Amino acid sequence: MSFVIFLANQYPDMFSKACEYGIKAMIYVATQSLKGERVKIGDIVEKVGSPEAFTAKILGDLAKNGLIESLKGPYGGFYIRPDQMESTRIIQIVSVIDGDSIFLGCGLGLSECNAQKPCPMHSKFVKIRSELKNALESTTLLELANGIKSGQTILVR
Amino acid sequence: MSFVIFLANQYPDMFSKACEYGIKAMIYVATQSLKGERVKIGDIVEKVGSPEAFTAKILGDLAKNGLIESLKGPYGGFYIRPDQMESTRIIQIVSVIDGDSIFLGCGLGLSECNAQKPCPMHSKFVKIRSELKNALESTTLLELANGIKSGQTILVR
DNA sequence: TCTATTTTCGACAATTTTATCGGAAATAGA
DNA sequence: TCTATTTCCGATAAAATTGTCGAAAATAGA
Ligand code: FES
Ligand code: FES
Repeated sequence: MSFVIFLANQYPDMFSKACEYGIKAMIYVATQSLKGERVKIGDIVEKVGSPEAFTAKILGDLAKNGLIESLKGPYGGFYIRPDQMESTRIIQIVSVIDGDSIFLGCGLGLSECNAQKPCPMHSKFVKIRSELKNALESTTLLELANGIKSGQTILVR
Repeated sequence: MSFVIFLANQYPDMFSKACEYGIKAMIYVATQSLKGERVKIGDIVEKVGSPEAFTAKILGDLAKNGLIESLKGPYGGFYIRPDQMESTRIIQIVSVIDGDSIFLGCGLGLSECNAQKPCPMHSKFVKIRSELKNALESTTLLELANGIKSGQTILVR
């Protein structure tokens, strides 16, 4: 008889929570911006299922990096311009929040990923990592927002 | 003029540190086990570049799950049997330490990855995730140990 | 049996990530 | 100018991961 003892870590996901929240918030704001509407943080977190103050911070960071507009005061909120929506790629959101070690760094944590002196997993990782990078680079915010608008995809479960 | 503000998280790698250390330690122990030698934790962490007590804990967990043998006392240490070395796949190490959310979970953190009601990134992720799973499933510890033995790959930089 | 060695294990500490709070700053409208 | 609204931002707290310490348990050999 044998069974597995479980003691797995809790947050070893593809992206950090901050990054998941950031991507989903951006997508929701994009859908509303397509209708010309600014959205308040309270509305965003309701649709995305994320903590309010934390999400506000993340959107603030994305605003500093020019990926989203914000306006204070009544009738204020977050907004993504049409040109921003078309030009921003998901990889930009990920880079701001999580950095680029997931596409550039060594999968086994060597200080540098180097094909001349590779880690044992290098040849297995290189292709997957570049496909991930390519996927994030090639998909625009507009594309994902359209998926939500048409009801093909969802932001919360 | 425009520049990027950096505030990226610090540990959003493919695997957790614990998992990186675990994989590298297993590979090193495997190379020595090929020579019929048991290795002490002090030797392991020297070759892997990981913190001693932390690495010992991780190896203890892997031992509980039957992926490695340990023996206390003089001439004791860690050892991987030939049958273990051939049968254990990297995915088993990852599953014990990090769980399986990286190959099974939704990339945007929805409570479940569901093709009927997918998140906006689902179609982009499904292929990459399954390739990662496949890569980790198909590579054996023995294969990676041989890479180290022949000097083609390294464990520390 | 005694000693030296080495893993095991619980407690604890440090660091990072996640999350909350409260008030300042900005804005729109009255 | 005053008020209400909303983002911004620093301080702080909570939780998770990473890392350390010390002593118990097991083992080999004298
Ligand atoms: S050296 Fe490790 S992934 Fe390239
Ligand atoms: S539902 Fe998000 S990856 Fe499948």
